[in-house]
Amino acid sequence: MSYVDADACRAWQLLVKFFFGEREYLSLGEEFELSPVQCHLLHLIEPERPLPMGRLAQTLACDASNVTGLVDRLEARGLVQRRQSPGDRRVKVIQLTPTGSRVRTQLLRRATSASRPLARLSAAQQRSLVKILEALVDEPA
Amino acid sequence: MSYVDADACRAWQLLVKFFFGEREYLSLGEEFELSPVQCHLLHLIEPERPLPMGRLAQTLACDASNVTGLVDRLEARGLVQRRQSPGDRRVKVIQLTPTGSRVRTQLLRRATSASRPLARLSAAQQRSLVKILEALVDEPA
DNA sequence: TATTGTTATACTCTATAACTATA
DNA sequence: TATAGTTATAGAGTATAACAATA
Repeated sequence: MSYVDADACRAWQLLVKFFFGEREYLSLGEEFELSPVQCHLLHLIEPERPLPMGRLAQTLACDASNVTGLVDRLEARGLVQRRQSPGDRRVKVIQLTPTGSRVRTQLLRRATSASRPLARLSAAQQRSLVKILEALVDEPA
Repeated sequence: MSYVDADACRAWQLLVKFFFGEREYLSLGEEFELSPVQCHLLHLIEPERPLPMGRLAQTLACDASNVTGLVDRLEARGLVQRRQSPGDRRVKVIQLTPTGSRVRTQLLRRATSASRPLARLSAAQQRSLVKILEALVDEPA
């Protein structure tokens, strides 16, 4: 590890710690009995904006067969629905059910609620963090 | 989502995206055929500083039985070793093998190497990010 | 009795390969 | 032929409960 990487290295370890340690991320969906990936999938589907399964596989960076199982379980619980895409009958789009939409809102609220670290950051720190993360994930506001 | 949470919410979604999307985190251990959790476990054990299994379970925020399996697989690959703790014979401490230590160094280097987003941040941004993350994970420098 | 780690079991997550239906 | 999604299969990650060894 050369000296120039010191901050990047430390940032990396802190990011990993944030996600894996302290149950910060892992416990998020606990009260809804949702796994981390299930939470992420729900986050990806905005209400009124269904997504094709292939797109989900791409964003989740996993195999398509995997998405089948994920959607199976979420659908069985009434949180999402498969629908035929009108344009291409091979494609299935996934949309939130009303229940799924409600759960998604609660999840987002919980992720950033007062008892959680993100909410304990100052407003300036939050803005600063957003800015840096946008550069990080290459997604300009 | 009330207006006061907007930045925290956005930060949260960006953090999730950073980890789950773009294969940023998931692909880290790929060339070593290590899963994300295996990478994390290796990061936790510093060379010359073995850790008790119970401590690993605590930090990984998972059940002890899970650590047994994780260590089994890493040990089978010659990356870590179980050792009896001298003080308490119920306790087993996990230490890196020389190979494990080498792999750990390479992992950390890869996580922050030039081709990766963290290294593309400016020095000021990196320092700022570290500071915020320290507040986030409640770990003062 | 309480604690550390293991074993048995079950379910989810994940990938690869073979398959179906559509394009 | 190529693509979207499913099914079959196998291995890894996860938790709960029962257990052995030690404290």
